[in-house]
Amino acid sequence: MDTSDGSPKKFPEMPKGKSREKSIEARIHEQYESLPDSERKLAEVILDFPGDLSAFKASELTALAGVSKAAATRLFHRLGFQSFDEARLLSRERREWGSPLYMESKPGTATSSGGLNALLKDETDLLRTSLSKLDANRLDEVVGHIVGARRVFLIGFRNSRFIAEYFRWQLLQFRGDVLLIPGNGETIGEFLADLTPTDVVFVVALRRRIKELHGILTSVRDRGTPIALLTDPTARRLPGLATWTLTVETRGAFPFDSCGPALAICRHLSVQAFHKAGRRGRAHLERIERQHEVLDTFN
Amino acid sequence: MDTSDGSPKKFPEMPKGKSREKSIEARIHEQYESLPDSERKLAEVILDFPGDLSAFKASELTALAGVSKAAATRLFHRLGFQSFDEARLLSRERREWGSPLYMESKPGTATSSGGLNALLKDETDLLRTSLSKLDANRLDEVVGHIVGARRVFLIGFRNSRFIAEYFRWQLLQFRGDVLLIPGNGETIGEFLADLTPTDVVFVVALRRRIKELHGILTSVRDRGTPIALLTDPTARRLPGLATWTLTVETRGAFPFDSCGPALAICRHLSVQAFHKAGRRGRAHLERIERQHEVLDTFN
DNA sequence: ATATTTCAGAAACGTCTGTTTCAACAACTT
DNA sequence: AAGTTGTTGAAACAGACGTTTCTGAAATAT
Repeated sequence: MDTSDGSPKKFPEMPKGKSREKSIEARIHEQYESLPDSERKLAEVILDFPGDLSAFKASELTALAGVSKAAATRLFHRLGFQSFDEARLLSRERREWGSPLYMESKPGTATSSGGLNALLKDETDLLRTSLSKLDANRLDEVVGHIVGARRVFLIGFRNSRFIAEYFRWQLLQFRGDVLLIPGNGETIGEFLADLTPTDVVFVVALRRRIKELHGILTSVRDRGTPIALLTDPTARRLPGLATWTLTVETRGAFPFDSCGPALAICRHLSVQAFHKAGRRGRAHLERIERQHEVLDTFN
Repeated sequence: MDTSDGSPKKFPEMPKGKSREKSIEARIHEQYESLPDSERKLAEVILDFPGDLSAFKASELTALAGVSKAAATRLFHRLGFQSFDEARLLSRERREWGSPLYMESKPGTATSSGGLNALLKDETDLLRTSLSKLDANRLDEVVGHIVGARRVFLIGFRNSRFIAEYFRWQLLQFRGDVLLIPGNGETIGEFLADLTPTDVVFVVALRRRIKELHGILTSVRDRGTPIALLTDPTARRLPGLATWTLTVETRGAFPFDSCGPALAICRHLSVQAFHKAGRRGRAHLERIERQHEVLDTFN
């Protein structure tokens, strides 16, 4: 609808197969010795900023280095690029080489080499992109409420249900009043009426959400209870209802989603909350541990 | 509006202390409901990108979303920015926090920066060591039985229970007769008596195993049913009873164990089994997908 | 039906970007 | 000393960028 011919639009270049190119850093190192003064100053600025050339404009770099813009053009020519923009695209491509998106599940290459390496890569990539997007402050607030709330309610359906169960299990290690709702055969309404602002609701809502979720969250919010939402980027209207939203990537290169990142966050929250719970929580844990030792005569 | 407030812009803004600003994603979530069509399309493109907004130009985003450039300007105004560039800078600033600069685990500052980097390292380390120890052939055999068995029984207690649940959920995507035992309030004995060698039993037994497990496995073996055991290195007598043993690491640097590796293996088994199930399994999945599409009118 | 409001995209617009040109300059070479 | 080579930033330049304006279309109200 924007171009006259109506057919495929001009996309910015997407990661193709050309990740074989030498990285910008590598190119700089190769020629570092022979670089003239001003270009070297520029190169150092680039190297000092780990990874992310693509986030800067050439003029920003030159300003940081205190050289003229002409120096930038010359440097990138010398490094083998036809323009600064070409370097920018390469840099971006590099960084998104772990991007879970636009990785169409090519049937042919999916299971190559036993698939275990691919799996490892997939999982770690998802973890990295997920964790790097998280905001530490938001996490801290959630942790605070998990420790301080009178009761912690966990909500999760389908896929997300068992993540909520895992989380509950972890939290129970050091605090009580952690409830997974709805329990078997219970309806959720009964709990909703009972909520107060001193509680906290933790909702796990990964892909394949049920449509009732929207109504549930609205109810919770109306009762004034803070909501922490653990979801993926495909959630659209839910985050607007939550007090804090923690987003993780779940779509990898495989037909089934990965829950690794979501669980990692739950683990992190558990650990942090455990620390923050302090002596009280520790006592709770030790009590349980001692019980276990008595019972676990052998495995 | 007022592009001219008199102050000349000199240096690109460097990360100061103002990480207090709301993130772009958060702003989008807040207003998502009230966004007009074209701006919403744009917002979705932004949300879908794992990478940074700062790596893109506004015109690239609009091209990806298939909207006019004007839509971008309008969107960013609506989100509370004075210009696209302002949003770009905020996004870049954000990125610095989760920077690839490895947070060396100094003993003193264990929880600095939220400890997210430490978590990432821990999880990926566990994954790598776990997966590297696995035997592809053994996995293949397990996959074969999961696909070919008349019924798949999943067993898991405590911690391991929810992993079994996850696995069940995945397997149900492409085959029926996947049973998690014991169900609520059921005793496991009833099922054991029913087992045949054409079934397969998949046991998840991570740390903190209950002592009844040994007896259960013995019974299963005596009935001639093949057993796949997913456990950790601390299991002592259990592997001797299993037909195949898959071992994963769970102990990391944190007080709570990680289930990431165990889940990764379950995912892998699911994917492989799905492939091996071939047309039959795919038809099953598509049938389910279609049902979902009917039900998921919105999320 | 008409009026009102909201929205989208095309086009005009000024600004800033990155490139190129050019003259000044320094460091060697002969 | 004059010539050669290489480097530098200012200035000129074309082009792309993001913003604004405007007109028509669509949705909603009256």
